[in-house]
Amino acid sequence: MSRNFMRSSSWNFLQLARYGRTANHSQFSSSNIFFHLEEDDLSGEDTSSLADSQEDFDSAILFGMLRGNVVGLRYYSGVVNNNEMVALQREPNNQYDRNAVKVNNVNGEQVGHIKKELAAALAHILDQKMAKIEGVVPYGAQNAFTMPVNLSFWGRAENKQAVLDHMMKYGFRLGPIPNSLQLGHGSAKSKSERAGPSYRAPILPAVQMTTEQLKTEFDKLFEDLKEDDKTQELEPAEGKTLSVIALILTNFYDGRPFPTKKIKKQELAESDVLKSNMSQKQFKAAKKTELSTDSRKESETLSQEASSSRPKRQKARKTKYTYSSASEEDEAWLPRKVKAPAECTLHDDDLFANALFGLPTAVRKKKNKKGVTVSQSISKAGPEGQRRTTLIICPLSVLSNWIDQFEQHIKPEVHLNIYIYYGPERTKDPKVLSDQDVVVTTYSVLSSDYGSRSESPLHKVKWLRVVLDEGHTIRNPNAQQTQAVLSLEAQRRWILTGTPIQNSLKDLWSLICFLKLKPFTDREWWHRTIQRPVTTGEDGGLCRLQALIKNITLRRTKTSKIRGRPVLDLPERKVFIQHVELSEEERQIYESLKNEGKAVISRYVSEGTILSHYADVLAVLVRLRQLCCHPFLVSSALSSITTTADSTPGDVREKLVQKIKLVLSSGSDEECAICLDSLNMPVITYCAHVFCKPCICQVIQHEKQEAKCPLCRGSLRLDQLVECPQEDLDSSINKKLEQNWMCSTKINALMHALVDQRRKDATVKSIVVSQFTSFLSVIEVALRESGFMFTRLDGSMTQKKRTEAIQSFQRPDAQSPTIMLLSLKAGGVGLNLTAASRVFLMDPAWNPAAEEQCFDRCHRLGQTKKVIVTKFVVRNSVEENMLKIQSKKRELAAGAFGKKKSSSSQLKQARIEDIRTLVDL
DNA sequence: ACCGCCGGGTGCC
DNA sequence: ACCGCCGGGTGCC
Repeated sequence: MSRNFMRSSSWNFLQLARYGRTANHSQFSSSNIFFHLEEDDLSGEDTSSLADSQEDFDSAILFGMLRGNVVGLRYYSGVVNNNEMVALQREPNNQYDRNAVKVNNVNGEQVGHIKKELAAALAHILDQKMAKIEGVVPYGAQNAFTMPVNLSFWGRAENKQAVLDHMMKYGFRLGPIPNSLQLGHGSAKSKSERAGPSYRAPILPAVQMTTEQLKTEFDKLFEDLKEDDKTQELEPAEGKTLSVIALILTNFYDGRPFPTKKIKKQELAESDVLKSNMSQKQFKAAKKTELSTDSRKESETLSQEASSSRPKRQKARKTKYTYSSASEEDEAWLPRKVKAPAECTLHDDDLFANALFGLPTAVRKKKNKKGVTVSQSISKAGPEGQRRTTLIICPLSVLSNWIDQFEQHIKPEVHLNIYIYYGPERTKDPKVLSDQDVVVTTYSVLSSDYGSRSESPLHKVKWLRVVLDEGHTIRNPNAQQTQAVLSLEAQRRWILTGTPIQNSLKDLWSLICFLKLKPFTDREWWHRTIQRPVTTGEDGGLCRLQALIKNITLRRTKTSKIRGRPVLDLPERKVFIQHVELSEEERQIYESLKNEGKAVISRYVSEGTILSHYADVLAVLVRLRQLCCHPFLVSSALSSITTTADSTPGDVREKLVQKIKLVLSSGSDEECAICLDSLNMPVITYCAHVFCKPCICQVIQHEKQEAKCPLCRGSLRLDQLVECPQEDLDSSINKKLEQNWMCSTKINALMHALVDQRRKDATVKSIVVSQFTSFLSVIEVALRESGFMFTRLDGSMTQKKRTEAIQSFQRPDAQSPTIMLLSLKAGGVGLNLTAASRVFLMDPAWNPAAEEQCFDRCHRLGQTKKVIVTKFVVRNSVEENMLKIQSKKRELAAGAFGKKKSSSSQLKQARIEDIRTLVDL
């Protein structure tokens, strides 16, 4: 194999990485061909003015090498890894030393300076372009103050002597790099007279690839995945449908590397923890900025390392990999491989998937057509003593669905032993579990078992499969629940979820970590190949992501088919938007409130303080939205929007209480800006921002006296946090209702539809959804007046009451209520309300996905009727504007997970734009 | 920086 | 003592 020491044409692609690579045409076995390549940092911008022509590189020879030092590391944030290249840049205008030579990392961020004595010698050479100098940090990349750097001098042969002489004058002798500095045991000397850094020779003959070649390699990796996709028997979801029933992320290969090409970590990333190179001040400033940006998310790690002693600076790690071709063995594990011989046509997992998620017909069909019974495949998963049991973990709310699913649909088809691992009576004997075909449990049971792992049978069984239902519940990598899940021993891992990505790609990464999908479980690899390209909108990034997703998911949408047959034959679902006009009286109140709010908001906008008055803005919006529903909803306690500066502490506190109530009752599904998850024990700060209590307390503890609000940098104090009092938010409503009930445009529209429906077909059941539970209370009155039987489900109800409500609604008998009042938030995943075939969405939600999810409570497996959804929207109101924002969000979601994840400032701007849209500014 | 270097304090054992 | 030695302050260019 000839060596090709092509050098990268770009000066800035300095990072050295070592790759072994597949050469499937080769007569060599897959593992013994390695390519040495210079890796292009995928996000690196070529900002260097030193970019050279190819010609320069071709004629360049190595003059010699020199060990120098990079100093002043503590003053700069640029990080570098061992064996990574650095760039030298003259800094003639440095006020301390006109000979200064800056050292930059692969991203062009300054790492430090060349120590001044050496810089004095180098300055002339660089200025006169007598030689090109490349640096590689051989070790000590983590050092806090100085680090070594191996410099190699390159240039035209005729300049060699002048350079050597010049360096000699300053007391530096160029030479070959000492043996001790070499990595590996390559033939450095033989190569040293040709172009290309020679001191990084890998174990085997190396070919250096250009950055272009590398990129091609990356793309190939993913293209191959795409090809696998063609063998998929499930048609990939066409278009961007929101009607995903189950997105199944699967791991078919036992935690082995992704099989197309085996990718093996060659060097483990060292710990991410490092010493501070920043002053405390800098660090605090940086941390504050981080809080609301993506970088914060990135700093979280699954392993929780360093979470207690938070590193002062996150070091971007570059990790080296080798990968070799998929071996024959791996071929067998290719996902969705269905080209196997007839007698074992179907992958065990296919059968399992169909047994679990397909319709019984699909199972039966397979059985008939292929002559393979599901029971054989599932329960006789292997020889005696081998793993055979599948563990299903789900939220409590869907536990009963699983039981139903097995009892009604699967058991009649196949014989399966099923054990529900739940409740105080659950077995302690792992043998009992491992004798089952399927064990079903909940996240909470698992999590509580995890507390005493050594006792837990769940943690003793070696599972064949672990299936996570509603798998996005593990998206917080630090939650005990997640840890508990990750601690399970499993050969294959499945994740069922309708929403694999809720906040960011990070969510997906959590899932991929569970699947042990190498190499993407490595944070750095994931980040480099997927997250960064996608978030920066880099070409090809999305394609890779999509290729990856396609290849690890089985998508079953309402249109998915297995061999031409629909997986799920759901009845039609239609969504109508019914516009309504406010009555003159309502309109009057609305307009005056709107003008008042507009005035306040436009003042904030012009002052540029809108985001620090977010709660006020929200208050305006919520009140307008409430007015669209019913004037009673607008709490009289909130009559004044503006916060006056000279109010007494008690006043301020009262206002904050009002604000937090607003945020919580607004249904805006506010997220905590710290954990980026939905609010848990919400508290409001004095600057009126709402966070999870644990989150903000942590911030305060960490920052001590200097704690600042992550959103507006207002000062924070523990004793100034206001919690939401647990009093009944509806009490004022109830009073009003008792005193003098009145209708509203929307209630009128709803009641008209309901009465009309009852007249046509009294057996049809409806769900009435609102984000405002108080609105549900008002509707109750109207329902009673017209003699409707109804039940109610909202977040304030205990689990017991919820189950009661659901069960009574699902009952088919005549006494069963025909209407379910549902608060949007309570209508989360798993809730099964298939008794209803009509949905009335009383007010638009911020998040269209939340609406969709709600509709799917009745439009799901078990629904026999056509489902009609009616969304009420008040014309010329904040609601119409919300629809605009919704469609914007939908577009974003359709563009696959919102590329260009945008900076925090962009996000802020977007939020401001949203607000302006909403109030017609 | 668990260094080197600087410069002030100090001075038998 | 125009030294040595000690120990604190300090730290890129």
